[in-house]
Amino acid sequence: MGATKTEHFTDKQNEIATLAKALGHPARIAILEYLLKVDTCICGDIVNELPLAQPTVSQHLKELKNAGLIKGDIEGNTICYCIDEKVLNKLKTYFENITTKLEKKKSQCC
Amino acid sequence: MGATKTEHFTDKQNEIATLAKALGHPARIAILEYLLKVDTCICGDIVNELPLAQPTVSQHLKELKNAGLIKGDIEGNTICYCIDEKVLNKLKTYFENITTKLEKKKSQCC
DNA sequence: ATTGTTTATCGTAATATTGCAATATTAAAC
DNA sequence: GTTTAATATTGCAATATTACGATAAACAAT
Repeated sequence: MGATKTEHFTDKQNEIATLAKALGHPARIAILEYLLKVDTCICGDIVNELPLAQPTVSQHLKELKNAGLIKGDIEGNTICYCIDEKVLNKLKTYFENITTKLEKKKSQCC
Repeated sequence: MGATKTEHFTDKQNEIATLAKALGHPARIAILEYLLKVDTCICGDIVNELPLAQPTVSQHLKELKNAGLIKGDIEGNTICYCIDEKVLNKLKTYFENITTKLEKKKSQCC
C-alpha cells in the first residue's frame, strides 16, 4: 500500500510523526544545523553547503517548510529561510516528557 | 533514485536522521507511547493496541529495534519490548541543544 | 504429538521518497 | 528589454516504505 493510515492515530501522534519524518533525512538535519550556524538567516547559499544538486535541496527545503520547521520569506532575489522556534520547541518538549517519564519508571525489566 | 546519500553527511547527522526517521510514523509514536504507559515491559499485546494487522505491527517494531530505540528480550512465549533510555536521551539532548542555540540567537530576522 | 498462542518472515501490491536534468519563474542589474 | 542570479517546478527513474494475507517458527499446555 505505502500510504500511512493517519486516521487511526491521534492528532498529537500524527503531528510528532510528521515533524520527526521531516527530520528523518541527513540532508534536512544538515540544513537545520546550517540555519542554526549562520548568524542572520538571510542566506541564499544553502545549495553550496550541501553535497546535493539544487533541485534536490529545494525539495528538502520544501519538506521542512511543509512540516512547519522552517519559514521562508522572500527577500528580493534570495529567500530568507529560518527555523521556526515554536515548532522545534514542540519536539524538544515532547522528548523531554518522554525521558522524564522513563526516569520515573526506573525500568522494572530489560 | 530513492536512496539516501548518507556518505556525504556526518555520522552524527546520519544518526539523528535515522532516529528521527524511525519515529516518523504515527504507529511507531503510538508504540513508543504505549511502551511508556505500560508499567512493566512484559507486554505481548502491542498488536491489540494498534489499529494495524499483526505483520504490520511486527514490521514497525523491527524498525524501532533497528534504530535502537527499543530492545526486545524473548520471554518464553511472548517478547518483552522496552524503550532504550540511552537512545531516547540522545534525541532529547539534540533538540535541547538546538533550542538553546536558537534562544541565544534571538532571531535577528523573520 | 497435537493444539493454541505469539511473534516473525515472505511475497506482493500500492504508494512515497530521493535525486537530478531540464525547464520555468522571479526579480535585480545593467 | 535583455542578461544574470536565485529558487521552484516538472518529469522521470531508482529505490524505499507501508500494509497485509499467507505462512512459518517457537514454545507452552494439554
